[in-house]
Amino acid sequence: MSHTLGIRQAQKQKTRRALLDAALGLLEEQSLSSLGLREVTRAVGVAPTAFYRHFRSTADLGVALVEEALGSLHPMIRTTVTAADSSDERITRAVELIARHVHAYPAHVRFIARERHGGVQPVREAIRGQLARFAEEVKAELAKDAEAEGWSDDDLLMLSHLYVDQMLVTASLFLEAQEAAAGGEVSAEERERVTRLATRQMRLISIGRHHWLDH
Amino acid sequence: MSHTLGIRQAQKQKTRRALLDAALGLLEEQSLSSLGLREVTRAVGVAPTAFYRHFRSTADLGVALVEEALGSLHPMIRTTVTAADSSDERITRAVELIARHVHAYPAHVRFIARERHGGVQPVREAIRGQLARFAEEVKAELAKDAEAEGWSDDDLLMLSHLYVDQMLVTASLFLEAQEAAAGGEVSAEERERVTRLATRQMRLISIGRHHWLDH
DNA sequence: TGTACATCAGTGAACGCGCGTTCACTGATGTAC
DNA sequence: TGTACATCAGTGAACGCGCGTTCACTGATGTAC
Repeated sequence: MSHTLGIRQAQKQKTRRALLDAALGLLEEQSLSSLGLREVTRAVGVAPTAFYRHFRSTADLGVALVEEALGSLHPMIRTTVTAADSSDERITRAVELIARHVHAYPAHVRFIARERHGGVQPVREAIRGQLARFAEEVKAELAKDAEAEGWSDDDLLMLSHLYVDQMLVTASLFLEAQEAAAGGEVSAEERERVTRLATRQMRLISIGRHHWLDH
Repeated sequence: MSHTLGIRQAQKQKTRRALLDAALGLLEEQSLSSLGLREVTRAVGVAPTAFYRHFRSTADLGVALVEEALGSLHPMIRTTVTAADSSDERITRAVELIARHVHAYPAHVRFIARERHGGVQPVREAIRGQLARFAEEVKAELAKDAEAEGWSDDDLLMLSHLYVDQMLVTASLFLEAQEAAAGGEVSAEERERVTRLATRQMRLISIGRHHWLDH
């Protein structure tokens, strides 16, 4: 049974949500380091000073966005890597999952890609932390696989990072394809092209994994 | 015999260089989308209006920086991939080359990593264009290799993009290691750790490449 | 070589504007009795 | 249930400041003769 918030708390949460959503929208066309507090409050329709009731600064808001964008992704990552079926099916499913995620949350994906190496240190660090967690989780899943026999912890983590980075590259590709199709729907051919490219890259990495211990 | 510029042209080039260098310095701690024209001219010591004699806007300056940071890299990329010796030696040398490049031009590398997905569209596109050129060049080099026999053009380009993306990931890793060692020298262990990680990732990809046609 | 005019990189004042932050406030919600 | 007081999310005026851009300018450099 979930705790019901009082009216005051509920309203505060609503404003906070509106600030986060407005910021995410504004960040589609600029970086966090140029996002203004007044811009955000104007978009929401509250006084500039109301911002301080929720965040110390736009950097602080950025860190909250990182948690939102990546924090909820852990279960998905976990189940994607796990999957007991064949390697090729697993890859196909993973790529489709990424495509669907980018389609459902383009602003989140863009935000992470943009701020991963962006100009705001606390946000960069929050992203780095979350990605490191992803890599650890992927590693834990890989370790369960029979194929992991004979692999050192170090090598498993190396492979996990490769997979995580590749997921981000793939997400960026899908995002670019979506953006290029400005206004209209993403062309089916373009989407298919990216899917095929990403799938083959993942497959090549998996083949490298299969033969890793041979040399 | 190179054409000698007049005094006026030479002075103009000098100011332009100073603007580019000052901007690159300022961009170590912020994104291009928040870089101010007055900030740059202040750092150089010229009037704000002098900026317009060289660039239309900071975005325009950013595009010039992209050309500087990536334009001169083509010969290096080409020779790195070419190399006739064993695959392992080639990888070792490539990783070392990246490490040296990041050490020599950290600001350039940071700029590219930051603005590749940054908030300034023309700059993003300039970077994308240069990286696409890199991928085409890598593909051309790979095609010369005996191992490329039986590979489709499409698959070669897929692999090239994988290599180019991996180079950027590696460069970012070295940059982070350098930044973490704020002030002092990069610890030899940390540098070695990144080198080993990047080398093994490249090796795994190369192993995947060796066995690509088997499946 | 010398002169008269053209070019143009850099200047400095001025503009209107939006920024982040402060402060005392208001009035609805929450709490104690 | 009703009352009296406390809390606190959001307000609105005010501040000093730096921004990008315009404009007419200056004076060294370049060019034509």
